[in-house]
Amino acid sequence: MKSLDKHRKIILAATKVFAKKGFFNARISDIAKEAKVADGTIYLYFANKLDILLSVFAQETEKLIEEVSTLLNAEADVQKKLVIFIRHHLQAMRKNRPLAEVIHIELRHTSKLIREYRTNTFGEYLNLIAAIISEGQAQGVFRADLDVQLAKLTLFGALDETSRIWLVNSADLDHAVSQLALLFQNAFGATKVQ
Amino acid sequence: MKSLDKHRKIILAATKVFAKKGFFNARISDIAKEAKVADGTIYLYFANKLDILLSVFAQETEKLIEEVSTLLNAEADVQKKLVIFIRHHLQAMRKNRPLAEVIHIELRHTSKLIREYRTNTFGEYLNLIAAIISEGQAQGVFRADLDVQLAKLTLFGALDETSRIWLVNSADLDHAVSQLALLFQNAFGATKVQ
DNA sequence: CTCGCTAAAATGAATGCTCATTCATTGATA
DNA sequence: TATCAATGAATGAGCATTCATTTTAGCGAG
Repeated sequence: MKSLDKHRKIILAATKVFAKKGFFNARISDIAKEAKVADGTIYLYFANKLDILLSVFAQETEKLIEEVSTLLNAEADVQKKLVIFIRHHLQAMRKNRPLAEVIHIELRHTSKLIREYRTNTFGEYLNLIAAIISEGQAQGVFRADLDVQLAKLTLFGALDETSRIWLVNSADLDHAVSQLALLFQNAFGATKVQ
Repeated sequence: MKSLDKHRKIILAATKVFAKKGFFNARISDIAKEAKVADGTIYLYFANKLDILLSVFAQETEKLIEEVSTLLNAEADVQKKLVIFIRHHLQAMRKNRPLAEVIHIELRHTSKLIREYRTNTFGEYLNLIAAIISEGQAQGVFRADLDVQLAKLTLFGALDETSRIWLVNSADLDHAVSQLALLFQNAFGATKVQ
């Protein structure tokens, strides 16, 4: 039987290889080698090269959503939720550099394709941010005149750029979290944080 | 004589083609066709495909730097400088969508290469932001406890993500500028903006 | 002004290499 | 023994780059 295990092994290998070489420079044979299977075997589990990339995303993004949702649901304070999201994203990108590279690079490159192919799991992830902001507004903790969609993009962009630079130049996570938290609590907040 | 004009024509064509298809999916023959020259002609002006991409960047980034520097130098108020940078970046990305796509997509893909190849013109562009923040701190307008490097990335990330989404879904520029200005004035500012 | 000559620029078909994908064969399992 | 997974060599399409040939431009002599 086609094993789930092998499916996962290929995804894991692909994540590594895509991160290292980028989608277009990655060879199927590289992935096969990394996964310790034959080239042809990959085509028993995936339709083609792009399908592998999309599977890597879908799976990893779902994991991100699950993890951070759990953390967010366990917290009532909306300011703290903001910090939790920031920390979790940066931490996840740092913990899984290959994934981070794939998100940074390939999310861009293939976002059009992804948009067309499947319902956009990544959009769901971004909407977790929107939910936090809306909740804060409802409670009067965040300013009412924020455009939630723009604010959401702003925060994600900031996190993404910050984590992108880290891939080159590893820095202090806690420092970054507290700086970003400070910035966005003041950016979003109805009152000033010192 | 090899004409400067033709050099520019090829860069212009390449910008369009890269934007539409991405670096790896762009064919030299596509660029040649768009520029109305023969495939071989391109190799009289550029060493290879990557060299074309790098030239596109270098040229366009320099233009960005020049334009915004002029605007910034004409303004004394540091809060207004912040707004000027925000507006100019978004405006530039909107005005020149092909360039914007190239920056969004290819900056990521090839940033490693770029870092190695030439002195990083793009870093210079980012440092314009850093300069604004530092100036604001020196004047007591921005909080002294900001990490300038992180703040710089945060703002650029926000701008980049915002403009990226626009490529798909065109929205109101002034609205975005005022929202981002509000967010970052409060994020950076020593006192709250209402 | 115009012909001949030269050198540089432009051309685009041909080359040759790089892979994604396929599929005939082999191996494993029950 | 039958079925299904796995293999990896072979295929063939795609495309960056080259280069033999053609075109253009500049210039001096008649």
